[in-house]
Amino acid sequence: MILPILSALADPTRLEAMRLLSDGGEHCVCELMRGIGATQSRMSRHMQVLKQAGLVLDRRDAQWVRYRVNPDLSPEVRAVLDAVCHAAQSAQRSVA
Amino acid sequence: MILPILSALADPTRLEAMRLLSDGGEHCVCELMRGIGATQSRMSRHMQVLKQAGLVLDRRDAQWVRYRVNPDLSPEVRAVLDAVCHAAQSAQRSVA
DNA sequence: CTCCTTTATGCGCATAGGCGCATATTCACC
DNA sequence: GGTGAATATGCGCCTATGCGCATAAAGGAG
Repeated sequence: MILPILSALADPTRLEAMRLLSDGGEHCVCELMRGIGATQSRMSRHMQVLKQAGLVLDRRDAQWVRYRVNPDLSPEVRAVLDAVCHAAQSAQRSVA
Repeated sequence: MILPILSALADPTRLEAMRLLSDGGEHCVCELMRGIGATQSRMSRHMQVLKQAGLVLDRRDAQWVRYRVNPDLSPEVRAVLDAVCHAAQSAQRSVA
C-alpha cells in the first residue's frame, strides 16, 4: 500500500505540488501550475495521480478545483509524507 | 536530491530489499533473491539501482557481494527510509 | 587449468509513464 | 444563448524502466 504512495511522490512536479500543499491550505490548479511552472494539462494530470494515490482531496469551488492534502492519511503514510517534504525542503535550502 | 531516493524505493523488489537490509546486517544477492523470490539478474540489477541512489553500499567477500544500508545517509534521507520501511511493515502486518 | 558458485551485464522486448496539443467540460457572468 | 476562465481528457509520441535470456566475470576448490 505504501508503493503507490512512493510512485506518486517520485516525480518532480508531483513532489513540488505536495510541498506547496503541505502548508495545510487549499490550492487550485492554476495556482499550482504557476508556482511550479507547469502547463495546465500537465498539472491537472499530475494532480489526478496524487488524488488516485489518496494523497490529496479535491473540491469543486465555482470554476476552480481546490486541492488539499488528505487529512485522513494513515499515521504511517503521514510520517512518510512529512519526512519526504522535509527532505525536499532541506535540499532546496542548501541550494539557495 | 530526494527524488532519486524516492524513485529507487518506488519498486516492490527494491522496497522489499531495503526492508530485508533494514535489520542493519549484511546480505548477499543470493540471500536477497531467495527471500524475495526474484531471479538473479533481476535482483542484481535492482541492487545496482539502490547502490546508484546511495541507499546501500556493497562489499566483495569471496564470491559473494554483501550489501548493507549506507550508514552515512543524511538524517533527512534516513528519516524517509525509516518511515517508508515502517509503513511497508505495517501494511504487511495488516495482511498477515 | 577445470569446474562450480555467485554476481554482473549486453541485448531485445514489452509496458509504463510523462509530455504537448487540441478539444471537451464546467461554471460564472452578461 | 454567448463568452471567457479554469479544469479535465483523448490522442499520439517519445523515453524510461522492468524483465528474461544468455553470457561474461570473479573467486574458491580440486
